[in-house]
Amino acid sequence: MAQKRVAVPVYYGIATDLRDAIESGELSPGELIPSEAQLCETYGVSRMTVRQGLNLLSEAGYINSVPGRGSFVVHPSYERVLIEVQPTRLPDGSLPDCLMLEIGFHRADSSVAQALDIDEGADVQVIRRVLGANGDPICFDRIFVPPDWDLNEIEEEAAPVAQFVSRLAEHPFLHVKLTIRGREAEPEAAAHLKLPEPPFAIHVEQQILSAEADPVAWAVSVFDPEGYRLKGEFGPVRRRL
Amino acid sequence: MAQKRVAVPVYYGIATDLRDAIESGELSPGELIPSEAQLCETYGVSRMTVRQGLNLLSEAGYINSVPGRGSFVVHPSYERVLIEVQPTRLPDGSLPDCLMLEIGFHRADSSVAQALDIDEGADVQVIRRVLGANGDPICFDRIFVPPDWDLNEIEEEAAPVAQFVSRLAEHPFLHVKLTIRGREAEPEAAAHLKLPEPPFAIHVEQQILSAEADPVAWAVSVFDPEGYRLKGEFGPVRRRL
DNA sequence: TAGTGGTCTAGACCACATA
DNA sequence: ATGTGGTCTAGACCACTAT
Repeated sequence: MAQKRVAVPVYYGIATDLRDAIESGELSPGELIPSEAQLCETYGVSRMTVRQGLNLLSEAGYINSVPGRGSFVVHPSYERVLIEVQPTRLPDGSLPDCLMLEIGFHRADSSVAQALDIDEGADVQVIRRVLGANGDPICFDRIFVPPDWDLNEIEEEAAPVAQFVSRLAEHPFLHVKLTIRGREAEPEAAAHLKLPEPPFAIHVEQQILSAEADPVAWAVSVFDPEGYRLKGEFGPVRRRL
Repeated sequence: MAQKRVAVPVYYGIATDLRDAIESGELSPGELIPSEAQLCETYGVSRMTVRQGLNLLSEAGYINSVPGRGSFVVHPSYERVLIEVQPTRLPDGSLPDCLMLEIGFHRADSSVAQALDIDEGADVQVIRRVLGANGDPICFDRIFVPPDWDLNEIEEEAAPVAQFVSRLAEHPFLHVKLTIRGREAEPEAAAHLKLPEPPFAIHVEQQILSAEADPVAWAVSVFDPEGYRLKGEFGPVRRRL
């Protein structure tokens, strides 16, 4: 009735009003927010409009709706964090530079064989590269992919590992399991990154899986801990379909 | 019309059908998916039902809708990752154990003063603790909070830093900026974690901000890189309201 | 001008929870 | 029995894009 087009949608206003009430402490975690019927009356809108607003709140992790009971303010979860694994843009807006060391065939050692679920000694293709910012090397990584992939069509050499693999894969929608470790870098990595002694570095290991959960690629990225920091913000769990 | 209640909702079926078409390569990134009107006809449902399905796909990061043009399959982004900063549950289901070393007042040194935007030498409260798994210490951290907070009402001693602070804060909906670094641990941390020489460790620094973006707490967690690994999965960017 | 997605209405039936 | 959220209908007007 009183909705202004061009301005913010009504449902968005409902969501932000409730968000503000939650963040200000007017509504505390565990409490019920007003029912959908009440909100319809308060705002003078239909139920679908109210539900659209509540959907935003729910997506953003503020409320949890329970059939037959109502919508509760959620205790915020701070267990999971969204981080950037690798900058596609440097702080000044430029792209990281990439030095391609090798694109070729190797035989899988035991760790690669295990990660890719193949036999030890089987053929794999390896991409080795050094990524840097303004001439300073900050990341050395090796990406292992199946021997039958065509690596001539690489477009973005400096792309993050999973993005890189995703572009090469036949079906680009992949799933990634990632581990971040701190440990001593092997001599090759230490040399490329010019690490001081002892050459300690952050290691990001990525196992990349197809939609059918078969491993399709494996990568280890070694970061110079002085030149690069993983930064993140808190976010909710991905809504998996 | 032909919808079966009790079974999966129609809109969910629409979403998963399209998801499968996208993941199988039937629909490629950059392509348009069928229009809402077409999907209404295909599935014999109303437009709101179709839109509910498309909303799921959009939330999950598969499509991007553009007014006046249509809904496009998105190039999957692999720049950001969802990780667990600290396990609330250990692999065997048990809770981490917590050794409280200190809850008391200190004077802010320069790094704390900067992080909390207060004067150097001002009073801060400090919580120092060691978290462990099955008796093995894996994390040593220090949490700096304002001097006027009441720390007698701590419930979950072993909670992740931000969760810990969130419970203490007047308004529990906080924003967190986080940095992960690899560097040498200071002697105290090295001793608590029984790190070998050189005592290298993963450092997680968390600056916790109020809804008004004022810093309210600051924490540094030192992880034993052998005893703990940050693990993550890829997810979409948080929908911020 | 025709088609698209964005917003919104005013209903409806259902399963579920509470009292 | 009442109230809640979950699902769904059959329309509507709008702004935007492409032709």
